[in-house]
Amino acid sequence: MARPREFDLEEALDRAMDLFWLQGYHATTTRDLDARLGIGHQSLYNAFGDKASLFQSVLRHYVLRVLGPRLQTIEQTGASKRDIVRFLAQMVDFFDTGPPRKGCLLMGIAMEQIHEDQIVAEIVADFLKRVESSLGDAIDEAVAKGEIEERIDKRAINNSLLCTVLGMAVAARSGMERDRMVDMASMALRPLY
Amino acid sequence: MARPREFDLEEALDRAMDLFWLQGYHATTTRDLDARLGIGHQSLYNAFGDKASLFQSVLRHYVLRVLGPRLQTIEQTGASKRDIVRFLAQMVDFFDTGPPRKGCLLMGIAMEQIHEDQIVAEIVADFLKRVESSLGDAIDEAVAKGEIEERIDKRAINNSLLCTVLGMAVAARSGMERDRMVDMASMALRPLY
DNA sequence: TGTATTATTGATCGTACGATCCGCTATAAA
DNA sequence: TTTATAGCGGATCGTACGATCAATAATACA
Repeated sequence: MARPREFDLEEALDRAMDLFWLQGYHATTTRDLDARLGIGHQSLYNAFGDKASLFQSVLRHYVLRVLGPRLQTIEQTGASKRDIVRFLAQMVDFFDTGPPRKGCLLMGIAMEQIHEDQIVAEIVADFLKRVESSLGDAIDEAVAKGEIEERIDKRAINNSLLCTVLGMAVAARSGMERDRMVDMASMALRPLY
Repeated sequence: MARPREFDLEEALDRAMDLFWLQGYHATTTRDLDARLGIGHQSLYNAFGDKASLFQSVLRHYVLRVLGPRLQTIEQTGASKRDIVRFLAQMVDFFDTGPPRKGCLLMGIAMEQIHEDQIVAEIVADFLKRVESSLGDAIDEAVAKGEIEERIDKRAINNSLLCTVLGMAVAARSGMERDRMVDMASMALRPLY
């Protein structure tokens, strides 16, 4: 029993995400956001609360709509060695964009806010746990299937793969060429063979 | 033939570095800097120019005083396999601080400014080239000494080691435990054995 | 149709930002 | 000493920031 919103929330989050992703949190003003979202200033506050809340919503949107689908490869039941390989390849594709190379919103932009906003810190930590958990399951499955030798250090491989994805994210934003990211991924995968 | 500065430039850069490193560029105000440096507002502008110039000076100071000494291990003439191993161990020690875990100023904070400030982008790119070059020399030397088999993919190992350092920097800022960073380092070193 | 509720629009708030001005001080060279 | 030069301290500049207000418009339900 009220006037309906005239813009789409998801699309607005998409656009806000693009801007934060490129410029960072503090460098993006609420009026930058108005312009990019094509809405009035008050509409932004009606829909998302204050700037910090909007950023948190953007991060959750990013995890749900951007990173989530990329994790599907290793999160599907029964995922194992082949899927870990595909996952890293997809990450390379994901980072090999632009210019501008934006890297990862969580690892490159949210990271700066991590000591300023507890909720941001939790979103980042939760996501890292999620990747670690999925990789762990896939590694276990690969061992169970006999695709990887049983005596490998599963924990170390897990941390190494995670480190590689994080490193690629940073490298990507700094403009690193695709073939060097491919090197990073393939070296990280060697312990699986 | 003028009044001498009453504070030490190096110490001032140290303190500005700490603040930018913890909070990020935009979140750190020029008055935050006044207070932290214990100097007047005008003195800050006299000594460092505007905020962007100060940040650039801080980044160069960081490379010179913080990262430079850590690179010595792999930059000394004749550095080879043993020094690469030591280098990664030192990086783990470097990141295993705090709390708060600040990660790497270049990879965690400057990275956000990389599309906003060309000079910052150059400082970051130059440093990455420097690490890559030093690692490359050390790998070549290790091969020449027969410490590493000749048929290894030197380029891939180089990129992998660099990726690992970048990944550890991000992981560190997000609060990752030391032993997991040790995993990352040791897995990256395995191709050398 | 009337009423409650929410969105939109445009103006505006108080503040904190980066930066500068200005009167004064301290030094080094002449 | 004098004079040129540069740092210091405090006040202040203009602006852009995040956020809110008030008036109006559009919907759902009674």
